[in-house]
Amino acid sequence: MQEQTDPPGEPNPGLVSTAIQAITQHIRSEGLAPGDPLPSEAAMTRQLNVSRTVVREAFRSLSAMRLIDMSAGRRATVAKLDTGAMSMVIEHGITTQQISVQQVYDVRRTIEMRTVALAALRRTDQEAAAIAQSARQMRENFRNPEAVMEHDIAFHEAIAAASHNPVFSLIVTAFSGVTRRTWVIGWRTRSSDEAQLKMIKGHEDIADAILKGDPRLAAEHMAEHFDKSVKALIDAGIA
Amino acid sequence: MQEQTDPPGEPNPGLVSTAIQAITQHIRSEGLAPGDPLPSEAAMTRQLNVSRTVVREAFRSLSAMRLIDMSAGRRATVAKLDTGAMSMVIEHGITTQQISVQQVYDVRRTIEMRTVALAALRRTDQEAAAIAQSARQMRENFRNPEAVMEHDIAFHEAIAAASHNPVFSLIVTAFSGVTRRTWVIGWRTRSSDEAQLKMIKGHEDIADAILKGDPRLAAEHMAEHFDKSVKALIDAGIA
DNA sequence: AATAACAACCTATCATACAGGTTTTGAGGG
DNA sequence: CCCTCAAAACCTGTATGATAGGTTGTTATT
Repeated sequence: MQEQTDPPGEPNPGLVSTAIQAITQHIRSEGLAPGDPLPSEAAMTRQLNVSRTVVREAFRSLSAMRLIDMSAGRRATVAKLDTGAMSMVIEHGITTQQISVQQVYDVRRTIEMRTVALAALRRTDQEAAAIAQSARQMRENFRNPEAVMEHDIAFHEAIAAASHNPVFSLIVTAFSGVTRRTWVIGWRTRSSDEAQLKMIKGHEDIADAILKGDPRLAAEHMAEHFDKSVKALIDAGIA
Repeated sequence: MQEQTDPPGEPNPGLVSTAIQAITQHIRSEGLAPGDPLPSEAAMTRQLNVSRTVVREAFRSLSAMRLIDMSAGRRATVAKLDTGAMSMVIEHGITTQQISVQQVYDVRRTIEMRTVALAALRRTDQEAAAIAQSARQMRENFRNPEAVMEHDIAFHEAIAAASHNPVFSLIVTAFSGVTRRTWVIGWRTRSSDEAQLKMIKGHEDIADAILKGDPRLAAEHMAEHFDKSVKALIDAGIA
């Protein structure tokens, strides 16, 4: 097998890349939606005239990016929008010191100034309640930093969701991993109960502004929140 | 081989996922920088006590996300920050209709309002020149839409680069693919030469503001540019 | 008609083989 | 002693075949 060469346009992008393109192309041309099944590996093998090894590596790559879902016995399916790949890129940038935590916070500030304003304008009552509840749970679990952090993250993701723009959600969620790695540092610099409660109060102010539907006020509180967070990180010596 | 089971904590996330984690973990723990070599597939095979197939699929997955570089004969190396994976996620969202072009433009507007302001503050003279040159080339190739588009994209990426925050660059570049698919539509709605030249003038205004180091003016021109672009897309019926 | 065993299909993983690249090494010549 | 260059060692890319185990639809039994 494998005598019939592809049209000799490009020299060698590798068979796997070709297969990946073929699969994404298939999704596009068939107009597949999340949940729809893809061809089996065997079918793809025949169609592309390559070994199953190549097809498998292609599927696996798409699965790693969370563009498709795979599981044993079942055919692969088109995946719902997921932040998996983006998170890994950001994490990679951080661990290889190509980007700094502060740079990530700069971007977060830019984006969340917007999501919070949009949330104030577009939130449903249910979304406003979810946001407020995350803030409340931060206060309730006040003695458990781990829990405060998770509710903090959920708070920001809930705001992004209330912006009703999934691209914002995608980006904000992609940054959550970085937050998980640095959050405690910021928390520790707020050494007194008072300072910590003030930070939680900041979240409640944001939630209130969203509930009131006041985008300007919400953005103001968010800006303040980020300025303090960044300051905390800098004080702690995070580059 | 393969009798010695992993500590039976998790049931079965799949050997490949485990391998992927092992590799990223290796990068982290060894403090590898871009260009540094990773262990060979054979070495990884021994270390993880799995077949080469599994290790290969893990490497290939990371390569698809552009976290590592692979090429025949050479060992894989840690990759420089690249937008590959992010682009694919966005594209996937668009083709599966989970996000709309307009939503992407909303995010772009938010981000580029910021990058342009930062560029005005932080740009080097060389960066200002590169931005101005892209604008100039848009005008010079005015009769060739394809060329105008590429210079337009380069213009925005140059501004992101001049913000001196690679995360912004990453995101802006990730959106370029979407731009390539919709740009022409916007261009066509500017039916007269006059309207098209006005759009190019908008870019020159932005470049000037950056050169002058005026972040407020730069952001204003950028906002105007995006408002017109979005309007053009909506006029053309892009949801 | 409900259900349980089964067949067909599919993915997960392993082992092996061979065809090219790339790097290392070492022998021979200057 | 150093340079050169070709063989050797190592590495990735792809193909093939085999087995285990999960999923699903079908059929035979009750």
